[in-house]
Amino acid sequence: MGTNGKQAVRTGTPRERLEALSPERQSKLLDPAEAEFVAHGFEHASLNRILVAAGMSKGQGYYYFNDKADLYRAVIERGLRRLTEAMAVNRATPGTADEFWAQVAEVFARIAVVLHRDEALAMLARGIYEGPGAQAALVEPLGRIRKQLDQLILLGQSVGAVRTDLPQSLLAEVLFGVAREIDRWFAAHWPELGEEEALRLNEKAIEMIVAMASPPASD
Amino acid sequence: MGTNGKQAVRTGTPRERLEALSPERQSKLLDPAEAEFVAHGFEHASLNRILVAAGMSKGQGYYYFNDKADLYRAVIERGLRRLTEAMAVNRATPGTADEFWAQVAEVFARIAVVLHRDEALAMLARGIYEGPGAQAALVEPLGRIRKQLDQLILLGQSVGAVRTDLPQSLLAEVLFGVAREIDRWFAAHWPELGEEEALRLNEKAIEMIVAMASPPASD
DNA sequence: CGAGAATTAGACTGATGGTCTAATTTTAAA
DNA sequence: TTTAAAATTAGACCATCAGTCTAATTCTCG
Repeated sequence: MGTNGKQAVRTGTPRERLEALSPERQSKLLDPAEAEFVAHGFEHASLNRILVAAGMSKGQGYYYFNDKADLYRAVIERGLRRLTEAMAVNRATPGTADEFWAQVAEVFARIAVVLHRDEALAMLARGIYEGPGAQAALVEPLGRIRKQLDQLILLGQSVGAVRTDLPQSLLAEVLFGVAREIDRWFAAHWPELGEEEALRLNEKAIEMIVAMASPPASD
Repeated sequence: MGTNGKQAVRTGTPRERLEALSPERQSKLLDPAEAEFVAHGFEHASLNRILVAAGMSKGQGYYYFNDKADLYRAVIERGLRRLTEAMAVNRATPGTADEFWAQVAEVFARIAVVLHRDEALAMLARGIYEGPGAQAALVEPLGRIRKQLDQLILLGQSVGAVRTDLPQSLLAEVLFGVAREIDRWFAAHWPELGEEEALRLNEKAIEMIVAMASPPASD
């Protein structure tokens, strides 16, 4: 006990300190971190290696992030910012089911292009399904994506493009899973795919999604 | 150099030694291993804890498996054996698309029942999508499952139930992903689901799969 | 009984992520 | 300019990890 009167008053959280840093100094840490996570995934990335590559000491590192997961989240968030910036477009709200699906297809294609241009971002995006350690770090950023997907589904339902006979969460998760699986397949088979072939298959894949998500014939 | 003349002649591989053990002695190792993997997943499971729980020394353990992944594979294979035993039924080969889909639905339901009765097996099955470490251990057992799925798709195509306008692997992976996502959703929402509701949703879910996998209208 | 093989014990290694204290540098008031 | 407090940094240290290695023990069978 005794007179203290100060109780840790003025320090911020590590993350706040990191975000307060100049962009260059942030990059000094986040660039090597991103490289390491991209190369090894979350679980097998070595924090020690990251710190060495960044030219930082343990104490310095932990002054700017809470733990490995926190650093991972910082990397993911930066990547996500890159993605959303690359995709920022004003879209007219669709009036018909066809318009809706056309927009969805366009968004899909756009994401594919961005991921194709930014290898590291693609790896990060794919690494989204890692172990529970990484998952925990991603609840917040993933939550934002999920919210957008939920809104998209709602929009689709409002123009009669998307079925309404299933719980939102079931539909969303299945659709998300399909999209991810398709992306994964294309990534794996990219080399052996001709330009036209890839385009054709992409259309077919979207057809599948439409078939799944459209209201069932009997209504 | 020098005279050697013996070159490791007679010992078998660790896995052979493990399989040569009596079922009780195998269980003495595999039961705690399964519990640990189920509780923590592959990456975070502690080999040391497993060995302590099994009452084994380091040397003893590594005498019966090559490494952590090898032990994991042994656990998975035992679980897979449990699953296939619980599902062994002679099914008539379907003649029509409807019969085909009815059989698929029946298999789905059966798997769901088995996984529901065997919590540990369910966790193992869900853990199939772990990091690359676990993945590597599972190429062989997963390969077998994939083969069966491929055959199922082929069968469906032969009776006109499944579309043939997509690469086999793309179709298989997307379908596998959907099935897994559906299973995951049901597992997560099981408590709040009434019996009838669950049944109704399950039917709907299979409807989605049928919609996806059926040949597109225009042919 | 005894030799050689099969099996087991557990100390040891080089990593890992994370904690902690002490030193240093920066800031700002006097 | 001096000085005390706060912000920042360095790196030793910890428990734990998967995996290796040698020496001891137990088993088998001639």
